[in-house]
Amino acid sequence: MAIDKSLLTGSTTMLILKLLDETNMYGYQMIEELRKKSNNAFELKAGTLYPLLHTLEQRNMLTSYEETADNARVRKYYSITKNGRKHLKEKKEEWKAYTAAVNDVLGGASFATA
Amino acid sequence: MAIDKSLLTGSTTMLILKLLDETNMYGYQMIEELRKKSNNAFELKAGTLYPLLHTLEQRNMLTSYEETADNARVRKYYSITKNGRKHLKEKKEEWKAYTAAVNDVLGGASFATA
DNA sequence: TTGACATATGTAGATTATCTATATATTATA
DNA sequence: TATAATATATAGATAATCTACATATGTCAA
Repeated sequence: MAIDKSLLTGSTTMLILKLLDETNMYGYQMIEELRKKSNNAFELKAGTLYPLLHTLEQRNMLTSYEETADNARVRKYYSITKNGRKHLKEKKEEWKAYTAAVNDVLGGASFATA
Repeated sequence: MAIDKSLLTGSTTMLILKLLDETNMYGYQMIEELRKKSNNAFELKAGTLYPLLHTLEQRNMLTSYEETADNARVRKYYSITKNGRKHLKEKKEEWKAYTAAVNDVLGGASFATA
């Protein structure tokens, strides 16, 4: 058994960590970025994201700091930690293994490349 | 919004339908086949599979019949219906769209082909 | 022959990820 | 000045999977 079952649902964590691996972001921005980068396929809900960010911070994968934007609005930025990068790397490998396994069942290489 | 959220967890249904699209099978056999075809990546639990088969039968995606094996053991075989094949086709398209979207976020073509 | 393990199906309850709904507050726009 | 967009947050509902348990037969080794 190699694949974490939570990958079945838990790809959101990986995607968030990937965004933060590129640059620091605040929550609302992540929702927008995820939507753009996936060509509108992902519309992550605020009610999903914010609790997840809190959990990831508690697990030492992220740190946060507040910053005031030009318009005086306060935003809470998140930054990925070394631990978070390690986790991201693991999750990416699991994702590859998982999709490969599904594609094997769906008809091997012929499906993946069809 | 194009992708069914249940795909995040719900790829099991698609895999079961795919197996039955090739040949009729009984539950225990599906667990074995799924494990073999995925190179041991998937170890579907009986407690997950049997209730799922019952649900799919209720939703008219499968039909079942009992058959006695050589060793006198009774097995419950499942057969995919026309409706089930239609559902499988839809799920496969969703799966492709979903993995493409994740791979886009993970770094586009360079990730998928790496 | 008996005990253990594999085969075979099944249900109940727990866990967990995500969603909807709601709340609050500020900024931009019509 | 009302409405929409921005921005963060929590509570409760939903759904998929898991663990644990139950039952029964077949096979094989000690």
